[in-house]
Amino acid sequence: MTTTVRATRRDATANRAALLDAAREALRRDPAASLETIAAQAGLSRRALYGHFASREDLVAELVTSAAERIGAIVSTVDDPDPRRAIAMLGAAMWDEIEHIRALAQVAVRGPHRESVARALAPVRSRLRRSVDRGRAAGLVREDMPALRVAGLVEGAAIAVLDEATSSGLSAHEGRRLVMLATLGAAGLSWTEADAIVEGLR
Amino acid sequence: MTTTVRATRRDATANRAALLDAAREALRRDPAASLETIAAQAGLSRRALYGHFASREDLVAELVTSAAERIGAIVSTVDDPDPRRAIAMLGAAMWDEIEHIRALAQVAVRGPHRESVARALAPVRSRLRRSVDRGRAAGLVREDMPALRVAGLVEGAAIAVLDEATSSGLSAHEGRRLVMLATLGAAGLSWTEADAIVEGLR
DNA sequence: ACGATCGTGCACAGCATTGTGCAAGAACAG
DNA sequence: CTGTTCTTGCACAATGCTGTGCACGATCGT
Repeated sequence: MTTTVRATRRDATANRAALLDAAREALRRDPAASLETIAAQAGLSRRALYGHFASREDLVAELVTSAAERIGAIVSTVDDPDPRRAIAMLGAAMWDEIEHIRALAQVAVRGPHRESVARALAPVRSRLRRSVDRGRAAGLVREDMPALRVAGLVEGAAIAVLDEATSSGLSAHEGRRLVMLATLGAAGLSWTEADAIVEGLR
Repeated sequence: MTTTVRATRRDATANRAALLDAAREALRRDPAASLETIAAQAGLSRRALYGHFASREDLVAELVTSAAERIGAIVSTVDDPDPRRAIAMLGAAMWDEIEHIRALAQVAVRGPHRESVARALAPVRSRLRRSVDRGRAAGLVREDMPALRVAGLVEGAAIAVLDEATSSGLSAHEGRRLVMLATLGAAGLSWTEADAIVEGLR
């Protein structure tokens, strides 16, 4: 007897994607959102969710790993000989992934995902770290604190803008600009210098 | 028959304070920490907690209002004719309340306390807003975005440092300095300018 | 059109948490 | 010391969420 293998149904894959989208949105607002809430927002029943994900853990894990892949991809596209431009571009690239990053940040608050989220952001961190080092060597980035702390401030500034953006609706263009200005400010540039860098990237 | 009213027992008031401290710490790590966890960390049983607070809501509400009072108090002590110095001092004052503010920020993520937290931080916001306005009028603070957005960035920078500080242990002195530098950076000052301001406050 | 795949609605067990009642003992104020 | 206040431990109900089983109907691939 030959077992006939069919392709997955189109609506099924669409529903799976809808569930992931719904989870991203719901978990961004409330990291403890129930599966009922998520499924409803995706237009499905809670029971159907279990047809796609074995457990809540499974769902969240897939969100984290998919975000990790996207973030890893953006990092590889960003580079510039001028470390200041590199920092700004890194911020702008993060802006394009804001939905995913915000979801990550919310999920990270609670228990078992802290590590995987940290791993997901590791490539961004290391590249940022390199840009900061290069910037300091060239006298372009602040030297009044350890380099690692500068990188932390830059990262924090980016997250702060991403937060602001989600609460007070920012246009995509304004958001990009703001992230770049904020990260450069954290790196020690004056606002006029930061503006010049951002303008040069236009 | 005369009802004799006794003073509250010393250990009771101490335990009440211990519960609030424990709640602050526990909720900072996990906004959904159980009362069991909180009570245990305070060295009490969950049942005893209900002797001090009628409900979970009650406990959190008291945390929020007490933090609001402390924060209101610090705001009234901070002022300086130089808006840049005022911003830095505001940041430093927040550093002294870091434990309370961090707890607030965590609690604020979830549902019904968003408003009360916003009210608690309102005085800080308005004073910051004034300093930014004065700074812009004097050409000392960035003018490449609306004043309200500058204030948001400054606030975000402060929170970012407070976050960094709790994760990677910072000394009280380093923390104060870092908050001031980060807020001034968000306000548009270069790192050398920021250092000069902070040095002048020494 | 046929059959496999998918979604639905319900029922059910398990688990964690909140909030309350009560009896007995420990710690304290006066 | 005495009596009040506080804490403990247990039992209990109520609630909400997770995860699973099953029958039926809808939808899709071929």
